[in-house]
Amino acid sequence: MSKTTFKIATFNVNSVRSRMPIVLEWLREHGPDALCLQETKVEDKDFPLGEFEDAGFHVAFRGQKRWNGVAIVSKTPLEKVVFGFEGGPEEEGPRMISGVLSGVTIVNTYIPQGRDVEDEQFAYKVGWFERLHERFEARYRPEDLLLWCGDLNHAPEPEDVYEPEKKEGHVCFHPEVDRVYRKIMEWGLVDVFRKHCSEPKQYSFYDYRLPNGVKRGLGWRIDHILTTRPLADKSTAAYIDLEPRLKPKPSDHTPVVAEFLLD
DNA sequence: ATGGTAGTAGAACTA
Repeated sequence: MSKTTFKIATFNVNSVRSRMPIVLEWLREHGPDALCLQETKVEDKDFPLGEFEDAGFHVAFRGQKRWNGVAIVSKTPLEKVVFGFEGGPEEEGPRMISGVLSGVTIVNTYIPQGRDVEDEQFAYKVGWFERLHERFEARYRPEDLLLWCGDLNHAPEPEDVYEPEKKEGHVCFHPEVDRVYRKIMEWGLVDVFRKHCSEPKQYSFYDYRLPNGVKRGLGWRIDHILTTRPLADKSTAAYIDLEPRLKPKPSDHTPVVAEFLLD
């Protein structure tokens, strides 16, 4: 039986409408099976669906004004689409979309940044990771072909942050978050990017406020592609594509990509 | 040094 390639990427676009030139060019050049977006920052009625369809893609999306918003762009329609947590607070913003493509369950998340350790948003962030762990325990099995990706707003290792000794305790490099992150990983996930690339200073986010951040290496690896072991065994490549971050009018994040050979 | 920029807004918040 012949195998098929499956290419997927995660990209926090920081407003999908502002990023359409970069996103459409990236889709044309890479032709992924799926592109998971975060921070689309647009209500569903204003989502630029037609431009994606003209480029030959389907999109499942949910958003709101100003903040949050997630989408999965795909060559074939996303199956079994679910948004958010069941029974989550009514006022909770759209931060998660899941579905199935080519037999692979995809969970795309935009995890709360946390603002400040003293802010209630930080407890909300830790609780968000906890709820995600409960969801994995309840709905999925480590034996499934499952991929969790998105802006996790968490750097797992010192080599995933510039000047880690100074950033220790930052909401995106914090032991309390790391504890829950590891609990989810121990459920049965592999960092597919790290399976293929052990180099330090591989960053997916560069703050707008630090001039020439890419050139100076002032970034964070907080966008991730994590998969169950059976899917990780099928991965053939993973990398961070810095090109979109270096273009005019970039997002502050850049795509993380993984490729698989499926049965 | 606790700043800096960008997005959505149409002032101030979020990241």
